[in-house]
Formats: sequence, C-alpha cells, structure tokens
Amino acid sequence: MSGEIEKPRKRNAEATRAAILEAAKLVFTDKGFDQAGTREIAERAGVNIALISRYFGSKEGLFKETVIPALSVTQDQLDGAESLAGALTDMLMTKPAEIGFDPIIAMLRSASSETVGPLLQETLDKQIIQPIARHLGAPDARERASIALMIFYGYDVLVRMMRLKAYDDPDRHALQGRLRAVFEAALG
Amino acid sequence: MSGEIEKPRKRNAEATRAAILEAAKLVFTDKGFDQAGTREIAERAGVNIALISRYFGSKEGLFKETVIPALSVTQDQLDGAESLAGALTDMLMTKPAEIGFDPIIAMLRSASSETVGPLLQETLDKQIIQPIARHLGAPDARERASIALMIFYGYDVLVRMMRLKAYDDPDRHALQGRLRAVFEAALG
DNA sequence: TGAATTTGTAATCGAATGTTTACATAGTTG
DNA sequence: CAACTATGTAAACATTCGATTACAAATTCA
Repeated sequence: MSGEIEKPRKRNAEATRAAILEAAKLVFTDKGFDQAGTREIAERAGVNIALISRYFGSKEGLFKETVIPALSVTQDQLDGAESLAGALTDMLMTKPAEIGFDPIIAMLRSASSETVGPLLQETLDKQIIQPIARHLGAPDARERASIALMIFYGYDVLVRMMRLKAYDDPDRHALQGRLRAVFEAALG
Repeated sequence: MSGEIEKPRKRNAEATRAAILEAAKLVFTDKGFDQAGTREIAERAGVNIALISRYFGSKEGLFKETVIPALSVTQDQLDGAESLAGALTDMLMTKPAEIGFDPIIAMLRSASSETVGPLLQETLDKQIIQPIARHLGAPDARERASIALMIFYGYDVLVRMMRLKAYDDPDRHALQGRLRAVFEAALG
C-alpha cells in the first residue's frame, strides 16, 4: 500500500511549460475544452495544478497556445501539394501524426463551448477557410472551399468522433481514395 | 423589484412530463449532453428540478427519451423518397422542422460524452447506418451508406455547429443542390 | 555568505453540478 | 369528512470544477 510518495518535481520552468502543453493537447483532443479538466492535464504532465495558472493564466489561455495555433493551413502547404485534395488530405491525415495530436478533433469536440466556441469559429474562418479560398480563387471561392471541408470533416466526425466502425485503420487508404474522388467531383 | 413571486405549478403529471421533454430537447441540442444542466432544463420547462429525477430517473434517462428516439431512419422514409439523396435531405432538413429540434446536432454535440457517447455510437449504427445500408443493398452497402452520411454530416458540422457563414439561410437551397450532386456522385 | 527571485507544493476558495431528502398540499377515494 | 395517494416545493447532499492563496525551498545574484 505505498508507491504514493511523490518526489518534488525538478525545477525547470521551460520543461514544465512544455509538459503542460503536451498533456493539454492530448486531453483537449480526447475530451474537448469543456470536459477537459485542469486536474487531469496537470496529472498527465506530472505537474502541480497551480502551475497551469502561473504559466498560462487559465484553461482558455492553455487552449490558445495548443489547439488554436495548430488549426491552420499555410500558403506553403497549399502551394506545395499537387492539388487541393492532396493538401487537405495532408492536413487531415499527415499533420496530426507529425504534431502528435489531431487539432481538428479537438476543434470539433470544443465547438459548442461557450468559452472557446466563438474563437474556434473565427479561427476556422481566418486560418483555414480563407487561405483555401484565396488559393482556389474566384468564382465562389469561399463556397467551394467550404464544400471541400465539409466532406473531410464529415469523415472526421463519423470515423473519429463517432468512432464509426465501417472504416477501420486497415481500410483507411481505400477510403481516402474514395473520399478524394468525391472531393474532386465537388470542385470540378 | 418584484415579479419573482412564483405561483405553484398546476398539478398535472402528463403535462409536466411533456414540458420537461420539450425543454430537454432544446437544451440538449443547444449545449450537448454534458453541458446541458438539469437546472436549465427544469427552468425552461417551468418545473421543479426534482421532478426530472422523479419522471425520468436521471439526465441520462431524459436523453434516452428525447434525442435517442429521434435519431432514426425508418424503412418507410427510405422507400417513400424518390432517392436516397432525397431521403437523407429529408431527414436532415425537413424532419428537424417537423419535430421541433435537430437531433443530429444534439448527437454531434454529445458524441464525446463519456456517459452517452457509446450509446450514440450504437444508435448511429443501428438506427441510421444499418437501415440505409439495407436499403442500398450490396456491394459495400455499409461503406456507401457511411460516405453518404459523411457528406451530410459535414454540412451540419460546418454550417450548424461551427456556424460557418458561407451559407446563410437564404443560400441554403442552392447549397442543398450542390451537396446533393456531390452525394450522388459519391454513390454512382 | 546573505538577500532576492524563481519554481513548486498543499490547502482552500466559491461556484456549479446531478441527485436526493423531507415536507407541503392538491386531488381522489372510501 | 377522513385517509390516502399523487404531485410539487425548498433545502440540502456530496462531488467536482477552475482558480487562488500562503508557504517552502531551490536557485541566482550581489
């Protein structure tokens, strides 16, 4: 009945900040903003809960330094890909693996929050829709960008949020191909 | 400084139950299961909070009598429509207006709840995906049904959950036409 | 070394949560 | 009318929440 003896944490502000950030990304993605508890974040980071306030001011401040910056499509990403379909596939599939969490899921699970909902709506528009629309160009740039996003977000909602079993990981590449076909049809 | 005098509620179990159900549908849709407060539901219904427990056992019981039954596609709906696209459009656009709330939004906003999340996953499969798949028939019935749903759910997520401004109500019919074209391409 | 600053800990705050309890009274039945 | 049941109310329950406080001790710097 022991093992509960906790050694005091080594003093290292930078490492502590980083540990909180990493833990927050995972918990925000798992639970969404409202259901993400500061105590759970602190525990996963191996950090005292008071340090969240000290380093980030509030749970909202922590959200602004983790999820919000990860929600973006840069002009480079769009120019680099061979097509918009490729760029979006990249954003939705490759990027989460690179950065260690899936900000789209964190966004979807936090979208209804009274605290960060409006911020997320603004972020979606400025950091995702508008860059894609600029890349697409007229006519109806915003509308076409929106339709494209709908298809991919629909995938995320069903497969990742609702945990739909139709497409397990083994079949994922096949699905990507099908979705991409639909997507290109939507823009063509 | 008055007006706070509350007359005792007229005694009518059936009407009280109904009032709670109606209020719950709206609050679950607005906030999702976790963020929907029993006090807010009771207040909107003009009912004492203890009556929720008395008539429905718990908040979860209330959810099971409001959102869950509304999440369904019946064989009749599918047979009646001239196409699957029409049936789904009906389910997503017409039905919410008929029943007075949008159970899809309530589902999306509640999907990450630890309490009702698993129930919603099961409901989506049994009451929506499987009926559509049965209607579509082989081959790959489940997969095609899922892709179809992704497109429409993507619409709901962007326009209703994320409150995307690209398609305001005036443009809604035009969007429906575009989405329907994409949808039919996905199945063809 | 000794004072000042940074970093971490433990305890606590007030508010909000879902649910339950004890009670009051309207309505029904004998 | 008296007893009983059904319905509604007010208050409180224990828990959890984000955030803050007071304090301890490691580290830095003069």
